[in-house]
Amino acid sequence: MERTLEDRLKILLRAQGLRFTPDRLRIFRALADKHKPISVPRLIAIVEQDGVNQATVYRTLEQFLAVGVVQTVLLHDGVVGYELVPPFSSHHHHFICLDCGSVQDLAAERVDSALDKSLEGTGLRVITHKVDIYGQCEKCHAASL
Amino acid sequence: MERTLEDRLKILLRAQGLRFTPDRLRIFRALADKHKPISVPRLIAIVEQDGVNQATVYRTLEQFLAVGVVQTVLLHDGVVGYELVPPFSSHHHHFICLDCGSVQDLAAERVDSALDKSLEGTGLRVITHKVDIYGQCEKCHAASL
DNA sequence: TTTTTTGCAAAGATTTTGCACCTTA
DNA sequence: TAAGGTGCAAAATCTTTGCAAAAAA
Repeated sequence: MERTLEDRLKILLRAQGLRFTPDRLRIFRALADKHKPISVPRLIAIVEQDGVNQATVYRTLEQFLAVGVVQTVLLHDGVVGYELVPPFSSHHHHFICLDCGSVQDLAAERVDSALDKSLEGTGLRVITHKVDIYGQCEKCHAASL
Repeated sequence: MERTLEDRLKILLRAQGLRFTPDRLRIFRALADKHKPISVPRLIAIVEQDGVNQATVYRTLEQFLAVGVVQTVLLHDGVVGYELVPPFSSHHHHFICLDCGSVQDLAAERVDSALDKSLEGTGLRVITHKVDIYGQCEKCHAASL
């Protein structure tokens, strides 16, 4: 029998003394369906349709952040987005197109080991990292020729 | 005779059809003095003492972003900060302490070449990147023992 | 002088809060 | 039942905007 991501969420929340509620599940699902980082106002717009209150979204994101269900990322310049983190989503990095602002995921293996090694001997204890790479996506590159 | 950073700013702004004004210089200096990313409200609090208006700060940051004087970064989770970019500051990455939220600069050489290489053959045109590394700073590590 | 920038003050958007009521475990 | 969660509506913050006056080139 397999354990779903929603089971994991339930276990994780309870382990932290938090409750597994319908609203939290709705917010979790909205994030999972997206497969991309999403700003708070957009997330609110989505889950409001399921009857979730604004304030609940803010409070839930704060909790999800605290227990490591989500992380914040910078979308195109200046906007904060939220997205699920492992084990609720794959470990990845972002490629942000400077022309159109689109964000795409990059598989993380390519860069991770190099990064880890580069910090040996600094005295810092590395727990995780985010890598954002900026440039031109294929579509915008083609359009600019 | 040397060219100061403020000269460079003047040249860059004019090259873009923008003017080099006292307010812009004040905002630039506040960023340069900081040596760290800073949130907009904090920046406003600083330059307001020099008589710079709120709206001017927002408008100036937008311009600085557009012409490549500053970039946005994510401070401790969920807050957007602004900081100068090369050639107005050195190219670097951030180490963010998960315990105390402090942000420190990391010299970039260690990670850059590895990153660049890792994206060969993806079809993406890489222009720049941001790397944020999270963990425990030395002080917090010592305190947690 | 022409064009851009700024101040001001209002509008708009986002985020936080207190408290009574409801739900989970 | 006890601890935590939610809705509501107001307050606090943060950000954007229009327009007339001021400053830069």
